[in-house]
Amino acid sequence: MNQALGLFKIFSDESRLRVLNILGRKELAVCQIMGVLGMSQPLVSRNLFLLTRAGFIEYRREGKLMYYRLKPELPEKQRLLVNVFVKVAGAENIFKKDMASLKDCERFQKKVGKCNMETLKAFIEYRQNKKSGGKG
Amino acid sequence: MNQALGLFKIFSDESRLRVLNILGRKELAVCQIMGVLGMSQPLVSRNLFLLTRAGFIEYRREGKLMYYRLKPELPEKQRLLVNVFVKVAGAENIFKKDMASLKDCERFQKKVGKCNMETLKAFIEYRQNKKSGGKG
DNA sequence: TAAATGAATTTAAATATGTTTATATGAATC
DNA sequence: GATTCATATAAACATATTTAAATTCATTTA
Repeated sequence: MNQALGLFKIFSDESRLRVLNILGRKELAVCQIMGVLGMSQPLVSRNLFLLTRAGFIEYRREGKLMYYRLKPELPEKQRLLVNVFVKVAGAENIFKKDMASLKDCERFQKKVGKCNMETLKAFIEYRQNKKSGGKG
Repeated sequence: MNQALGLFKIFSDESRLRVLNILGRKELAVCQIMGVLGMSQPLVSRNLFLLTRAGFIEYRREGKLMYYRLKPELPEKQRLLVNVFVKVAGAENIFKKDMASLKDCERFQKKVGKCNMETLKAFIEYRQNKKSGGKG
């Protein structure tokens, strides 16, 4: 498979686009991504792997957590594609919603003072309650 | 499915990219596309349909032939994506080869003076002989 | 070093997509 | 108007991709 096709394929899946979208805003640990996007851990891990292999993101370990972020110095082709992604998809609802969830999640974590699986699970529950019962 | 994802999916298939690539150079009839790319008729038609539906190309009928071309006035998002495609994939071998085939096909048709299925079939044979027997 | 935690990987199932084969449509020609 | 030619569409098939579940791996901490 040629490189260009491989790069385009990266963008042809919604889960991956959502991961890329929130990583565009800030560095995040796997468990945070799970929490914000409501995705299973293997799904998040797989998409992170594909995004890494394709040259869009990088990671570092901090204790038990793996933090991922957009590469600050993206290769030319990747940079062009990310720019187009922002322009073409940036305004769409699902991505805006995820951004809002990300902010929610940050606030929640700040309040709790932790970033671990337990906290994230609590956040997911908290969010579900908000949805079904709360007023926003 | 959101629009952006739909547009990216258009670019996630090699057959479609190849069709788009040669249409970027000039207007072509279905049978010409078949000849140049060596694809089956239903496959070409299907990809033309998808590219049309996604807003990248348009068509007109001329007698029995259907001519397709890049929309001269592409919608903004489509335009951005086509630009990126050119920058990201333009230099890759398969697309350059197809461009060369397109020129071959044009020369062949000019010599024969016709653009119909028979001519195109002859071109395909001619090209196969060139491949197996000729010296380039 | 054993237990616990977070993440990666493997596997298998479900789903989606691409491709071919067969058939239908629509225009031109006889 | 029957036939032929170019293209479109439908159905069937093959392949690839996504996804969740289970497992494994690596690191930390007790």
